[in-house]
Amino acid sequence: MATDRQERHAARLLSRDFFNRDPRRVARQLLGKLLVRSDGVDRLVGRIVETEAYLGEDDAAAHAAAGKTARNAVLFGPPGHVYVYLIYGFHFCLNVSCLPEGEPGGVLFRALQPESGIDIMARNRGISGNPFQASKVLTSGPGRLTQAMGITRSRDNGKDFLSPASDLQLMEDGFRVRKIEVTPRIGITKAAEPLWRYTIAGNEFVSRPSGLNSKST
DNA sequence: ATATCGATTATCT
DNA sequence: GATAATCGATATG
Repeated sequence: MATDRQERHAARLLSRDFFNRDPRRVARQLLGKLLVRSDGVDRLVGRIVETEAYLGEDDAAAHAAAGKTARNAVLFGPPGHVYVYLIYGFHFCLNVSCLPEGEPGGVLFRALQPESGIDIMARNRGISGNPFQASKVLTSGPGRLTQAMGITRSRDNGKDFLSPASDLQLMEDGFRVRKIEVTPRIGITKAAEPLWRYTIAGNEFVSRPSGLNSKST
């Protein structure tokens, strides 16, 4: 029996309607779902444990706040598509578009729990040694998870997450989230107050515990 | 354990 | 020309 898998249901693609609604609702509902990268013969799978919602003109922290540009066009497009941007000159951040075409909105993926392909993720992250020992540093953070999954702007921006042919998909396998924690979003200066960050409570792979306690091992 | 800092570039003022 | 939805290394308690 596999040590790192529990058979639940066969994973299946999420629906378009899942993303055709308020990003805050999508961000919450995405917890526990799967991000799947099909990379030739390799299949990299991570379970979503941390997300943030970004709205349109009512959200000063959102890329879409000031209107449509070449960079943020995907956020204004149809729901369920890949929005990738480069931040601080170094790191890519992965988002999914929400709401119907014409209405901007998206969800930022902030952390995953590695499920399959951990050795490949470690290689992509340039980490040597036991990948399971290093697993907390593989995909815990928006820049880390894109590197682990091999996600870049040139490769992935604008793709459909929901196409059966896509090499980047969002799926569900029946996993149930017990408790969700809600906090302010991380790393922003404008609109820092709203509680639009969602995490699976107690999950080890969340990028930052949430406020009060951090813990030692 | 927390704090500070430097790296590097696309995008927008 | 300034800024940004970050990370990792270093310093210090």
